[in-house]
Amino acid sequence: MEAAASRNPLTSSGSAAPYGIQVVENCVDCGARQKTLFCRMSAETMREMNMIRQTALYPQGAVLFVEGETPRGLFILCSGEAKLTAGSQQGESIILRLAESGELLGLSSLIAGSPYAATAETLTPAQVAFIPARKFQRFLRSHPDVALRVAEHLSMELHKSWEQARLLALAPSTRSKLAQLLLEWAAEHGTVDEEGVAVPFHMTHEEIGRIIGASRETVSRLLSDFRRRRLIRVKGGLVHLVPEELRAAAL
Amino acid sequence: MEAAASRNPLTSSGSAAPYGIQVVENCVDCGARQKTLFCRMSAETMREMNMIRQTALYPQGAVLFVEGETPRGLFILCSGEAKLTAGSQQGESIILRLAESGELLGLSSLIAGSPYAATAETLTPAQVAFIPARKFQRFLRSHPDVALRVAEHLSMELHKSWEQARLLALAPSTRSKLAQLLLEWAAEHGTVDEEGVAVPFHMTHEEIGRIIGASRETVSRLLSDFRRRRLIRVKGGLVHLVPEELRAAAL
DNA sequence: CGCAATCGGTGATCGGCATCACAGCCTGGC
DNA sequence: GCCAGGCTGTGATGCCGATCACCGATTGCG
Repeated sequence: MEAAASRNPLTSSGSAAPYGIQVVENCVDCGARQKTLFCRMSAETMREMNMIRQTALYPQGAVLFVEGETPRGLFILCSGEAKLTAGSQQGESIILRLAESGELLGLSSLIAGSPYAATAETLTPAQVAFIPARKFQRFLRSHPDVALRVAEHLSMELHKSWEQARLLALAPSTRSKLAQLLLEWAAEHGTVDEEGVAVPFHMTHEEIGRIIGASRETVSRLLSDFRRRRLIRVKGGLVHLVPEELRAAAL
Repeated sequence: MEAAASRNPLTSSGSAAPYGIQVVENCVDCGARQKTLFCRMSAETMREMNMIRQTALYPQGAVLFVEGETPRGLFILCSGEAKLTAGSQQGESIILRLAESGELLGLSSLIAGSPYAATAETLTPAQVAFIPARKFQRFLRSHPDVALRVAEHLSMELHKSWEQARLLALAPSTRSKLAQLLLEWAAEHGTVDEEGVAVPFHMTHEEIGRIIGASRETVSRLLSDFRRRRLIRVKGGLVHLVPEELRAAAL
């Protein structure tokens, strides 16, 4: 996966899209604009930002930046998903946050002027816009409204971080943490169907373990148990569940 | 401790200071100005802020705001310490962050326009400046440079939050978490003396447990153990330790 | 002063979860 | 088609830390 970072990613030059993702040519008519704080700006400001950004496509598993690096710039996840991880010297790591399309990566390090505090890696093929540090800082200084958007985005990140801490520290058991994680995903990405809520599910048990602070085996066992107790049903890349049932059963 | 919140706190009107704390009359010559991001602003901006803030003194254990409330305004901890806690329905709670003089409380909720995500309570008698939400928002809009300071402060908070998550999730044992917490305090607040580093130490074992996610008994036992093994020495409100020794002994 | 409340220390017990170990599975690549 | 490598399921074992149960020490307050 380190190899992917050094590989020069293809630019979105309008030709055939590799990795089978949808290419967004222009920030102004980006579908993620509505959802993300950063993109709710005046058309004028958007156009200017369009000038200083450059877009690239990355495969799954590409490393955008590594913990400890001095910030090179701001990454905007136009499409796809990514994870932010922090590691210990012993080689273990935790997943601090999952980021979705429209989110900004590396923002806080750039603002604080400190090294990246986490490593960013794509979980799916992804289109990523990049703004070099210098240009971003100039952009920021000349557009006061952007600074406010930045503050809003940071607030959102902070809240998510606290939610995460709450999940980890306050849950009475690993079983409960896993259930809450599933419920959270269901609330955010689930689609309602005839048998409850369907949630896309493409992470490995190992990765889930590193989100909730549990071992791979424990995640396996708990999911088996949930399945046995009919709290969840797994089909293809989807998990089906009934939120109330799961919540009730898993404290 | 709820009583303290409703009790009308004395204003810093220049008379005798209650609770034995030092009163800072004016933000412009506040000692904390240098240390805190928020206060590094032009004299002009500072004066304006001085106009819209109001200062109050609180005793130890006073609750500034409660998780779930809609934000009333921004709190600035001029002197003293405070803790931010998040609770579960079952009545348990964790300490998300310790705040010191110069820090801002409630900032992210105010920016995001969402309810306070945590409860703020003073750990010592404290002087606290308050800026009502409305006035703060107006102030923010009319002073673009302040928005940047706000973003910087939020970045700092985010980094601390991640550090905390790292501490909680990556440490191999509770022993290690406690050791790291002590080392962190030593690095931030310690003063070097003949027998190593002296760290002020006024939290109860219960509270320490709620920072590192451990029970009161375990904290007691571990501290006893550290003492037996001569890794720390407790005298009055101080802990003496030699960072290298503790680090080496506690993995 | 004396009582109550909080804090700190320690033993005993017990269960949840990490760890080790290994065996089926799927997927992609040659 | 077949092998390799990553993912998943599950058993056995053992340990760390939560919990319960006390008691002594300290603090604060009437």
